[in-house]
Amino acid sequence: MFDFVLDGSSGTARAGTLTLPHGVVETPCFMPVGTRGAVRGLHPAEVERAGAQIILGNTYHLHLRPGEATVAAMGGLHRFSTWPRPMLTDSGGFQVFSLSAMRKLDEDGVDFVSHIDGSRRRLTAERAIEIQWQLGADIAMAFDHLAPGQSPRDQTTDAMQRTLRWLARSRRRHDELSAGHPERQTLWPIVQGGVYHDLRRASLDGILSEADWTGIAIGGLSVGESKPAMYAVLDELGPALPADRPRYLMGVGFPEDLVEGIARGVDLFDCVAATRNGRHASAWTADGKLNARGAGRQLEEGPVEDGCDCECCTRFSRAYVRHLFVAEEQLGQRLVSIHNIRFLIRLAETARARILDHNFTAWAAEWRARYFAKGLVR
RNA sequence: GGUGGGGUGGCCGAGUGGCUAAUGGCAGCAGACUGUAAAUCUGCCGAGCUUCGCUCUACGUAGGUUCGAAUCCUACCCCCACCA
Repeated sequence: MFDFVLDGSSGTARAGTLTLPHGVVETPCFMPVGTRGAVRGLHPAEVERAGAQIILGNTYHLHLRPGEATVAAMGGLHRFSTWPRPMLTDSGGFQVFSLSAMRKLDEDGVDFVSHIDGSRRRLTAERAIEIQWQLGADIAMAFDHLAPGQSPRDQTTDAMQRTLRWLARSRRRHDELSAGHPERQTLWPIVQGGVYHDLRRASLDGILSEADWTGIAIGGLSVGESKPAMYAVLDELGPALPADRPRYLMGVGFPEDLVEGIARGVDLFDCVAATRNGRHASAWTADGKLNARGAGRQLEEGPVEDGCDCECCTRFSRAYVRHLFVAEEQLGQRLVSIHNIRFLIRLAETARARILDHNFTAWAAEWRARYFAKGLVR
C-alpha cells in the first residue's frame, strides 16, 4: 500500500510512482498546502482541476481548530474536507520554528501559547503522532526541531540530535497506533542539520538506522540560508539517500527551487508561496514573476500567462484579474492562487515528461535561461 | 441683507509666525513573501532632476506686516449654518 516505483531517471533527476491508501502520486510532484484543512481560498474541486494529486494539512493548526477529535468524529480529514486523494500532514514541527516567539521548548516537547485564544498547548513527539493518526492522512510526519537557516553550528547540532531522539519516539508511538491498521498511514522521518553537510549526513545515518522508512523528508531548508547553500545540501545528500524511496523537500519552493530540487533527485515538494503570493497578486510565468495588479495591465486582453491551461488563464484577461485585485474582489486572489498552483504542478509534470524522455538536463537549462531572462514580467 | 463658521497636496483631514513640501487616514504605485499567527508587511506618494541629495511651485485670490507667513492684517471670491 505504501509503494514507490522508479519509472525513470535523467542524470540525478528521477520520475516515480508513489502508491498511497487514497491513490497514486506521480513524481516529481508539487503538493499544495491546506494548513487548516483547505487550500486557502480554494474549493477542493479547483485544487483537483489544477492537477493536485496530494495536499497537506497541519497538525498544530487542526489541533487548535477544530480539534483532532472533531475531525475524527467527522470521519477523518479526507471525509471532513471531501478531499478524496492522498494527503500528508505536517507534524507541527514547522510551528516550533515559525511560532518561536510564543513557544517554549524542552527535551520532551514544546509548550505553545495559542495565537487564537492564548491557551497553553503542549506538543510532544507522541502527541503529534496521535493527532495525526486521528486526522488520518496517508502520510504523517515525525515531530522535528528545525533551526533557523543562519543558526550557528552548535544550535543546529542540538536541533538535529533532538529531532533524532524525537524520531525514535514518533516511530514507537506510530507503530503502536498502526499495529492493527498497517494500511492506514505511514510515517516519514525528517533530515535536519541546517547547512552543515556532516550534520546532514549524521542526521540521515541516524534516520536510516532507526527503521526502513517508506519515504524520507529533508527539512530545515528555505528558512533563511542562501539558495546556493540549500542546493549544496541537496547535492550532498542526494547520493546518500535510498534510491528506492521518495524524497520530500519540505516547504520548498519557488519555481526555480522545483527545477533545482528535481535536478538533484527530489521527488516531492510543498510550499505556501503559490497561494500566498497568489493572494498578493504575484503570478509566476515561464518568463518570471508578474505583478497581476500592475498599473500597466488595465487594458491587457491576454491571460496572466500565455499558453497556461489553468482556470484563470483559459478564461480571464489580465485586465479583468487586475480589476479584481484593485476592487478587492476575492475572486482575484482565488484565480491567481489557482494559476500559481497549476504553474508549479505543470512544471513538475513537464519535468517528469522530460525525465522519462531522458532529456531533463537540456530542458532545465532552457527553462532557467527563459525564467531569469527578464526577471520580472513587465 | 445680517450674524457666525469655513476654504490646506487626488480625497478626507491636522496644523495657528521659523523645527512645514506641510501629522494622520484613504486612494494610487512598487517591492517582499518558501513544511501559512500573512486578503500581510515594507517603501514611494506636489513637480522636475545627475533622487542617501538638489531645484522649482505650493495651504481660495490679490495685496500687506515681518529677517521669516498655511499660520497675523486688508480687500475680494466661494461654501455652510442660522436670522431676515
